[in-house]
Amino acid sequence: MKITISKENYLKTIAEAEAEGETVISATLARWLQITPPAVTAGLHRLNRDGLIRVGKDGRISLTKPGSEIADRLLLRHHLIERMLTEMFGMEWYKVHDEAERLEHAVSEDFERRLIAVLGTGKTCPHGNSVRADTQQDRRKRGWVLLDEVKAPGEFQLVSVYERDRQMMEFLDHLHLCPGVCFAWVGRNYDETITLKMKGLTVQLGASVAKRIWVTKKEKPPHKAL
Amino acid sequence: MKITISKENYLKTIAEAEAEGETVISATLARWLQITPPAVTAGLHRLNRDGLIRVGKDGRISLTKPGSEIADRLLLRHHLIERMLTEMFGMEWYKVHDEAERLEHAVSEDFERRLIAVLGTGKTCPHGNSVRADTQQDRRKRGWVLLDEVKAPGEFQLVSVYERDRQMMEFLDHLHLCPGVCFAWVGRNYDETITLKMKGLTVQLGASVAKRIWVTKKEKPPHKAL
DNA sequence: CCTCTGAATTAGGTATAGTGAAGATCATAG
DNA sequence: CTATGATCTTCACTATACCTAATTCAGAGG
Repeated sequence: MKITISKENYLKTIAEAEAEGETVISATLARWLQITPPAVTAGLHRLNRDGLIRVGKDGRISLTKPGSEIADRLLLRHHLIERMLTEMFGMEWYKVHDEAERLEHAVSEDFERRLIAVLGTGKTCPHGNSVRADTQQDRRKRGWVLLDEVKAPGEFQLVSVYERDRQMMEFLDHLHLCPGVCFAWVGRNYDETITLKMKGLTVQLGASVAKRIWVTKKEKPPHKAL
Repeated sequence: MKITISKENYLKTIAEAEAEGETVISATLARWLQITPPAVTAGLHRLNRDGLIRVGKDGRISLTKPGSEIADRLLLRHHLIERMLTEMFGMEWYKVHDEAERLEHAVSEDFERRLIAVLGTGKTCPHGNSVRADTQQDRRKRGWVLLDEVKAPGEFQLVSVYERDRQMMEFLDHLHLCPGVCFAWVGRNYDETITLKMKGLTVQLGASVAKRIWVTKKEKPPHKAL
């Protein structure tokens, strides 16, 4: 049995799609991995043969113990590499995902240990996610909501962004909407956009993007800070 | 035309073997890359088709401009990754080569620039080599000699070790013979070994290893330092 | 009941990247 | 002048990992 970069990507994507609340079937993987359905069928055969996944009678795909160990390791390394790139090299937050996507496959156990020793495992990655890929539930338990779900005006902080869409992240960065930033939710407009007010500028944000941004309510607007 | 990790490894190995003073023919690459001759034949065909190498009538292989650009880029990234691993993460000098060997293929232009910004390009890698893969000539010009060539007793400093043999490096490390260390060359023995004296211990070193170690003569033994 | 859709597979094809076995070429040592 | 060894290639094969085109299959709607 030989593990390859391709197989690693299947396993990681299964874990990620599951955490994101998607039904993990062949078609889901084809979409996430940007390959055709026949390629997925063949790929899943190889993974199944190697005992890394299970395929239910209904077509649902799940990871076996060895499979999810590999996936977890990759998610951890991805997280650590992203943090290394921002915290130690000052790379822009919207660039690190793509870079980590390649580097994660080349990180040894040894390097992983040293990354943890230097960076720790406490902080979140530059997109606001913690070490373990958070499920939707995990986030809700923390009191986070999708920006798209906000109903009443108030002060909010942007806590996490869907990190698999480079173009969206660059778009947000241009609007100064990066993880950590605070803003006021003003209202929802007729064209499905949302109006946000940040210091110095007002932004109309489309619904497709608002569905991919997690925010948390700020109890007190920090107006006393002076 | 698509560049792959395998192709990158061919190109880098051609550049390295050339710098090491080897005649770069198909058999050399089979030995360096640890693959069979037929695999090399096929690989060279692909590289030739892509305009990355030239094959002379005598079988000598050389890099074209695009080919050597890729090779140089890999050598630079290899060097930078090695230095990152030792200087920023404290990884042992004999481990970093293998790690860099995988990571170098996943480093982007952007990350490369940031590595240079943080580490600079002045220092040598943990095995004592500079950014550009030094040729034997480059080293001799600097006044370096192979430990195996030393004829007269004196104080020497270990300046560079052949970095593609992990086992040898670990062996040397056990003897406290790591790059930078100073020692006295005592003499050459009947069994082709060389006797070295370092503070606290005397070592008999075999010829095969001595041929892979570069040293430089210390003009004055540093006995005044106190 | 039949059709349309989405999901999955089969069939057939490509490129990469390796293997082992066997043969061709060629210089040189005996 | 032959024999040997090194070098290189061709051939046949394997596995991974993708593709397109066509087919199967199940469930939902008319």
